[in-house]
Amino acid sequence: MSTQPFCDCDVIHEEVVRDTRSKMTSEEEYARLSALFKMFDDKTRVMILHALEQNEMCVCDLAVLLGKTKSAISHQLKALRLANLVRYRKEAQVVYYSLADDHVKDILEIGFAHLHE
Amino acid sequence: MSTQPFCDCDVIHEEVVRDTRSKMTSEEEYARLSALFKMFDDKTRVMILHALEQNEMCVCDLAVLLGKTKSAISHQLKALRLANLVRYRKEAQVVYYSLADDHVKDILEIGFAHLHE
DNA sequence: AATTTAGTTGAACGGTTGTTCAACTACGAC
DNA sequence: GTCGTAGTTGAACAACCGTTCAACTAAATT
Repeated sequence: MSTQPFCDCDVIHEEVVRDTRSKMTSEEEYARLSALFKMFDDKTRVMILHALEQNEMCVCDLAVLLGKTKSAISHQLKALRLANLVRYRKEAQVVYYSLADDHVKDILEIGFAHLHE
Repeated sequence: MSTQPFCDCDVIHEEVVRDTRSKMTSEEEYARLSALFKMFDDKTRVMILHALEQNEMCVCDLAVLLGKTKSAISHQLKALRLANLVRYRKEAQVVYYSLADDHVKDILEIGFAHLHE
């Protein structure tokens, strides 16, 4: 939390602010959390993830499915790899991608649930 | 899904692509999904949401808590309002914000769970 | 009525980001 | 070895985004 906050206003409810602060975690944790959700904030990435939830696929498959170039897909897959959201296995010259774990599925599901409420 | 996709490569596994396509939804739905997660992709917004999960607060409270200006907080709250993630009630000149529903809580929780796995 | 405080708003700035392009590696086939 | 295909990569460009700043509204206080 901010220890030396510049602010252009008075604290209105000090008690509430203190209580809230005590229940929150570190800035670093929120940074990691937002970095995680950043992987879901782009239509292409969400579609890649939802596609990989259905089937393991190679870069070409995803490119055809989404109507994008291999390069565009590859760049996005790299981001997803660095975030540990997807795995890959290489077979000859073909690279097969799949979801790293069930968390991705859970996050997408809860997102869909919110849209359909 | 893309009906006339330009792509610089052949389909490697047509069967898999067809099956995947049949299990996916519309581009518009993925756009709405990514728009939802976009509200969680910024550290400031995530902190605002997690703070409001603890207590209802006014703009000033949030500004002091996060060490940001009222303006910065207000801009973010507007985005969260438009996404229907927060409610507000006005009491005299003070505007109190709170979470719109439990989905926000669920999304944050599943995100934290992923970080702590 | 004038002042102060809470909050909003639009423009502008700088930084980030998704896609494209071209060049590259790796592997298989001929 | 040469060629074709799958995939990666870095630079460059345009579009997007978060914060700041200044001006504004609304309500309470004096």
